[in-house]
Amino acid sequence: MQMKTEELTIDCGRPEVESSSHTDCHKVIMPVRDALDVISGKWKLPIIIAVSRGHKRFRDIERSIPKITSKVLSKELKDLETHKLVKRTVYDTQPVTVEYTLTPYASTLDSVIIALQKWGIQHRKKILGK
Amino acid sequence: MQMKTEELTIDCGRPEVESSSHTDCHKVIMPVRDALDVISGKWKLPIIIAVSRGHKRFRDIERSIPKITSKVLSKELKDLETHKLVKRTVYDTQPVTVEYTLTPYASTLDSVIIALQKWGIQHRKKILGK
DNA sequence: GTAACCAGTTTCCTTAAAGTAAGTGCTTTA
DNA sequence: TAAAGCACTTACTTTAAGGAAACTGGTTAC
Repeated sequence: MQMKTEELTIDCGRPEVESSSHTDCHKVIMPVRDALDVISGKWKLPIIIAVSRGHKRFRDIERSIPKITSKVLSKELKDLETHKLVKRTVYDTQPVTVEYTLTPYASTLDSVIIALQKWGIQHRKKILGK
Repeated sequence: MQMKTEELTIDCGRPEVESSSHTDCHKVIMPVRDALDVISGKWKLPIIIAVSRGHKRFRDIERSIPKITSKVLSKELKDLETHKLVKRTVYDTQPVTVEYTLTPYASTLDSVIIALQKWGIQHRKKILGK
């Protein structure tokens, strides 16, 4: 997460026309950007989904996501770990075995993923015309 | 929307462990990425929120979003227009008056924005500890 | 003993997103 | 008539994300 999110704040002064029921811009946009920092990007959701399907090992995950490279996977897994969405477990075998699993916390993302999925489905229909 | 979304497909073969109730990867990830193509990025949501607050004119929107530049605003508004989220109306005054408003379709994004907002709020607490 | 697997890292390169700054053609205000 | 506002556009630069390929240091299988 980039901690410079504050500078993203929106003024929203003078909502001259129908200032009605809109909550304060900051309150909406700051968390939304925090969330997008975590899940936007090309690989984060694919990885979460792959891991949720039972792909636990590095090479296993890599193979399950076409076109991803080790470099990117490595970096994204670290990101997801710092966001507490993925857990990395090292087993003291010879050689070491590393396993990635989703944390219980990752399931809090379900509603976000479902909302995005639903919207994406109807949006594709809308833009492509049926 | 980038139409190369197909190449993003996930293999997800052999869900050897607990292949249980996970829906097909394609079905989840494709729409999610379609949605993210539209709403991710630094400025799309801030703009949507500013316009929803009643900022209709170009300079008005620009002033309500700190640090945005005319160039970026111009480009993003075009994007939002092609996605049918924003309507651009030109009034035949002297000089021309241009107004941007959200389309009714934009309100279909509400559930996405709310899900992101909620998740972002609790995530910030979680990561920053309290 | 060499090929292949594992879990990555390192280096170099391309592309895309975004920022900086200035300019355009028009009109209203002082 | 000079300054400022409107709705932008253009040209140039910086930054970040992502891709390609090779390489490390270990282990097991042939």
